[in-house]
Amino acid sequence: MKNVKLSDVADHAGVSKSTVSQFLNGRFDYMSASTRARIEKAVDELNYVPNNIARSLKTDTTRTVGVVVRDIAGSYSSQAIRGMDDFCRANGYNLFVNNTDFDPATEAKALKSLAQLRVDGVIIASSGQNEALLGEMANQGMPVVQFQLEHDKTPKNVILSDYRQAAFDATEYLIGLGHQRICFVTQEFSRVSSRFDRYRGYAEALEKNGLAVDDRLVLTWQRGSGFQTPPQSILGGAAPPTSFFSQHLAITTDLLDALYGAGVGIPGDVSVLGFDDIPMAQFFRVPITVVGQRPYEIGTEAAKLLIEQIGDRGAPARRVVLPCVLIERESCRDLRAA
Amino acid sequence: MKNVKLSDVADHAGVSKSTVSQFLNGRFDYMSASTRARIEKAVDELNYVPNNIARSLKTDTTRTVGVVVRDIAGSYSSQAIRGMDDFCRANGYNLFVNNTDFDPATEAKALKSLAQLRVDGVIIASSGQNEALLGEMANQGMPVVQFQLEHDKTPKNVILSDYRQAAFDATEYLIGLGHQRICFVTQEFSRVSSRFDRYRGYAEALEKNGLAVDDRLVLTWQRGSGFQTPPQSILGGAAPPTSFFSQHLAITTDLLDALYGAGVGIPGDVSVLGFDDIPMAQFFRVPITVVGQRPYEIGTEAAKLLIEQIGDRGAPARRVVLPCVLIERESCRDLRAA
DNA sequence: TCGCTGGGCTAAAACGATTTACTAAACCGA
DNA sequence: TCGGTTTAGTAAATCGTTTTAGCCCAGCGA
Repeated sequence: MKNVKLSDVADHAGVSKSTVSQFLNGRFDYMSASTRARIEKAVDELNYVPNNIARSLKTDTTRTVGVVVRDIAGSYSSQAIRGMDDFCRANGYNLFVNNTDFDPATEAKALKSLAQLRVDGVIIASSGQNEALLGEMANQGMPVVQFQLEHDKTPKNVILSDYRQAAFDATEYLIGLGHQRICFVTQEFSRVSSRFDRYRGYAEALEKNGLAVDDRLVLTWQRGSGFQTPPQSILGGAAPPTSFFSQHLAITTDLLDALYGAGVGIPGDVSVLGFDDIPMAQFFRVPITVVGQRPYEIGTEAAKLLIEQIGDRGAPARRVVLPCVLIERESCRDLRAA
Repeated sequence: MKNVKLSDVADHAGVSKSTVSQFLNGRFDYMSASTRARIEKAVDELNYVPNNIARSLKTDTTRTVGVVVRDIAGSYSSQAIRGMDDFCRANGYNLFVNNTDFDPATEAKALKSLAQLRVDGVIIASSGQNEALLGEMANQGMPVVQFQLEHDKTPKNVILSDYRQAAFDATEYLIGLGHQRICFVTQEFSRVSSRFDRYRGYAEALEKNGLAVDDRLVLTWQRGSGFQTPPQSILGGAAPPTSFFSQHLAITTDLLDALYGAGVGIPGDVSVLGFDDIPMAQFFRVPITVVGQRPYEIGTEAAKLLIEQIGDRGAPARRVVLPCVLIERESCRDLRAA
C-alpha cells in the first residue's frame, strides 16, 4: 500500500492542500466546523501519517537533537541520556545518539554526521579536542550544550556537577575521620578544568584544615594503561596515605582490583572514597562510600538548556552547576576511633 | 552565514547541479578529471555540507533506524544499543532511541513517532501489547526486528538468547552441585514465550535428572510490586529449596536484598544463581554466579538483521538465537562436599 | 560528407510538505 | 447601492536534493 500524503487527504476531503496543512498545524482560525470535521475524518479514514522529512525541508527544523557521549553503555552516560530523552520527548524532540569511544576523530565524525542530519541542536560530553569544530558549528547557528566535562572556562552552555565543592566536601569528610594523608587518584588534569576543579577542591580542603598538599599523594591513571604507579606500592613508601580518593568510576574499579589483588584490606589497611555512584554497591563486600553525581538530572538540565537555546538563538550562554551528594557507606575508616 | 547549498557549489564550480549531485554520489563514470577537481575544490572552499533532509525527501530513505527499549539506563539495554550503534554507524545509519518505561502506550507513541520520522527500520524490545501496530508497520513495508523478548512463535525477525538452553544448563549445573529443590524465580510467564522457554529449560533439566517439577518452587515477581511471597518465607516452609534461580537482573537484585535483609546466608543457607551478568560482581561480598547474556552481540546481530531486511525487503523473516555463558562465581554451594 | 556512437554535461520535473498572496462570498452600515 | 471588512478557502512558489531524458560535440567508419 502506498504512503498516503497530504494531497490525498485534501482530495478525499474535497479541500485544498493548504487547508489540510492548516488543519494539521492546528490553525482553525478561519475554518468552518464542517471543513474541519471532513478533514479529520479523511485523516483517519486514510490513516494519514504526516511526512516529517518534507515538513523539515520546508521549515528548516527537524525537532531532533544529537547526543554525543563517549560510551552509552557506561552508567553515567546511559542515565544522562535517559534524562535527556525524557525531557526532549516531553517537548516533542527525538534523540540521535553517537558514541565516540573516547576518540576525538570519531567525535568529529559524529558531529559532522549530526550537522548533515540537520539536528536542531547537540548535547555533547566533549573530548576537548574538537573545540574548533564545535565553535564553528555554534556560530553557524547550531545550539550546543556540553556536559560532564569542561575543558576551559570560556563561556559556553554547559551543565556540570559542582566538582570543586564535591571534592572539597569529600576531602573534609575524610579529614573529619582523621585522615591526613589522602591520595588523590585522577586522570591527568592540567588541561581539563573539570578535573582540575576536583583537585582544587581537594587542595583547598587540605589547606583549610592546615594540611600540606603533597605532590607525591597525587596518583595518575590513564585510560588503557592504568596507574602510573601501582596504588599498593604507594602504600609501601615513606609516609603512605591512609586513604584513596578516586575521581572516576573506572578508576575506582581499577583501584579496588589493585588493592584487593594485593591483599590490602579496605577499610582496615586503607580507606577508599570514590567519585560517581556505584550500582548495586549494597552487595559489595565493602560498600564503597562515594560522592555521587546525579546523571539523570544532568541530562534533563542539559536538554532543558538546549531547548531553551533552540527557542531563542540569541540567548546568552549559561553555565549550570548541580550539587553532588556524599553517599556514606563503609569504605572509609574512622581513624579517631582507633 | 547562510547555509551553503548544492546550487552554490554548482555556481562556484561553473557546472550544473546535476553534475555536483553525481559528484557527491560518487558517480564519476562520465565526468572529466578537471570537472571533478573543480567541484572538489568548490566543495571544500565553500565548506559545503549536504542536506540530508532534502536528500531523504527525494530518495525516500533516511539512513536512520529507530530503537525502542524499555529503559536505556538499564545495563542490558545500554549495552545492546551500543552494539546496534556500532554496527549501524559502520554501515552509515544513525540511531534514534526511545524509552517506553515498560508502558505499552508510550511504546505505541514511540512507534508512531518513528514512523513520522521515516526511519528506514526499527529495532524493538517489545512489550507484546502492540503487536497489531507492529504488524501493520511491517506490512506497510517497514522492516522490524525484535530482540530480548518474544511473545509468541509467529515467524518474525527476532534476536534472542537461547533461553531454554541457558536455563537448562544452569539448572543442570545446580543439580550437579547436589541441588534437588531449586526455586525458579520469574515474572509471570504464561504469555511470554521467552520467559516460558526458560521455564521449559528448567523443567526439562529437572525431568532429565529424575527430579520432580514442583509448582510450589515457582516464585513469581512483578515489576513494581515485587515478590508474590517473600523468598525467605519459602525457606521456612516444608521441604524448602536449597537454591534460587532468578530469571532477570532486577529480580536478582530484589532477591539479594530480601535474603540479606532476612539474614539468610549465601551460599551457606541457600544458593543463588542469576540470569544476566552483574557489573562489578567481583567486588560483591558473595560474587553471584550467573548465566550471562551477551547484550552487545545481541545488539549487533539485531542491527545486522535489520540492515539486511532494509536492503532486501523481500527477505524472509529470520530468528537468531545466541548462546549464553555460565559465569561461575561463588554463590552456589556444592552440597555434595558437605 | 554523412550518420552513428559515446562521452560529458545539463534542464527540468519530481519528492511532500508550508506559506504567502490572493480571491470570492457574505455581511454591514450609511 | 456602494465601499469596506471579515470569513473561508485556494493557487502556486518554495525548501535542497536526485534523476530522467536528452543535448551537443568529437571522433570514426563508410
